Amino acid sequence: MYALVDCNSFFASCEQVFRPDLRGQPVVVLSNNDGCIVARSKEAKQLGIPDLQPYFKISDQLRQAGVHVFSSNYELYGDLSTRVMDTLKAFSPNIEVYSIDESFLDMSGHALKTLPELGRAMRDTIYRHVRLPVGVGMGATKTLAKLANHIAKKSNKCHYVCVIDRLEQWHKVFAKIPVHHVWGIGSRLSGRLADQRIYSVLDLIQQDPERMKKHYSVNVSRTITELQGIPCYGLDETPEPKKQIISTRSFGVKVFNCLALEQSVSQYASRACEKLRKEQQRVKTMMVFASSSRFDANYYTRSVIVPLSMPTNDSRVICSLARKAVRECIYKSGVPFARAGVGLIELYAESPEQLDAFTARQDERSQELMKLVDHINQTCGRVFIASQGIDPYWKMQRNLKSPAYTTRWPDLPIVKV
DNA sequence: TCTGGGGTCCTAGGACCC
DNA sequence: TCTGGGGTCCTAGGACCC
Repeated sequence: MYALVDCNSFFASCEQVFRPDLRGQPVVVLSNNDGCIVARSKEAKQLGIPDLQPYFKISDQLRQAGVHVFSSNYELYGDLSTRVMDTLKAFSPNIEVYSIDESFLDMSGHALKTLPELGRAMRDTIYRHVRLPVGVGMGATKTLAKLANHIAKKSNKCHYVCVIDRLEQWHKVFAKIPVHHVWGIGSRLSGRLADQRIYSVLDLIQQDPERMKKHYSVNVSRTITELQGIPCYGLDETPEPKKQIISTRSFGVKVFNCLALEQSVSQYASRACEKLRKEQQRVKTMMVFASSSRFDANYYTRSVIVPLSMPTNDSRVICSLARKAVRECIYKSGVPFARAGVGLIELYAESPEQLDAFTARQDERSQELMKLVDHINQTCGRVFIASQGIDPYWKMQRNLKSPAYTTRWPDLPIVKV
């Protein structure tokens, strides 16, 4: 059996952890640059506030309804996520952290009838340790555990814990769940499935995987097999190294100036390099891109592939090539740039180092320097490349951000007795 | 005025090989 | 009148996830 444990309205719940006055209140969290609504507390959902709605379109409505609005605060969410996952590790040695707010656990070894109780214990312990509410779903496959989690949150009878054991007993429930709630079935597929009169989970579970493989894809056939209780996916406990690293942001204001655009890609390149070194990888091919707003009538977008002469993770090399790409291939006078980014798209592990007779290697001094820079930035200060600029005017808006309660000394909450 | 930021995998088709 | 067959690698585009 697998368990899928998932935090309820994760970002919104995080905002309530150090603001108990907001529990039971409508709370929403915005995406970067205060763009769209990406999380809503239960009370906000009940007010009918839609997900992924642009904030500017409904900010008046939110104010009138007394909704508490927050910019995204990833320092806080990341730290609380780690605490939730650490708590979960006590319940199973085999755990796959699947996203910032959910994990799969291997529950084999526990008697079937003890599972509901175990689920409730997970939920209670996490709330006691971190003050975050979770839902727990269990099933014989990951897809069934996901489905059980969905039922756990929707059904009043479940109280946020649901175990799918004997499949036949669930057919009545499955008949009522639209097929797009199944993990792996998105909007396109559910549209195509509807053409074949497959609307509910029950409709899907009754299909023949082999036949569906021909009509759709191997993934759809695997999803059906998993729904039928036969596992196709195992637990990924040790995450594979990343295949690409992308860093991109929208600007707080439109950028018309080439130097500012260069500063921005310099910053994104630098951030991407930090991630790259943390992953102990090097990059051989990079992509640099920038564009005006997607909603512009004259949408302008450019991207350039930049091959590097040798695999490297030296921020100085990457930043300078990224800026050159902006200057020579991307910037165009008069274009109101709304976003830019850097993608590191062909990565190699630092070790074992793969060399050929004609490729130079990153020298020792460069590696030492990067190590030192990372160390300083992790412990006591901030070293950066001058071309990133200082406090740039185009940086993203986050006007409604809460304090980094758990990760910055000045933001530490004070308890008055 | 204002519309997020990451990722992965699969498939089809073309180029090329023997 | 009349197509060989089997394979790999790469890329673009599509679909999915959170």
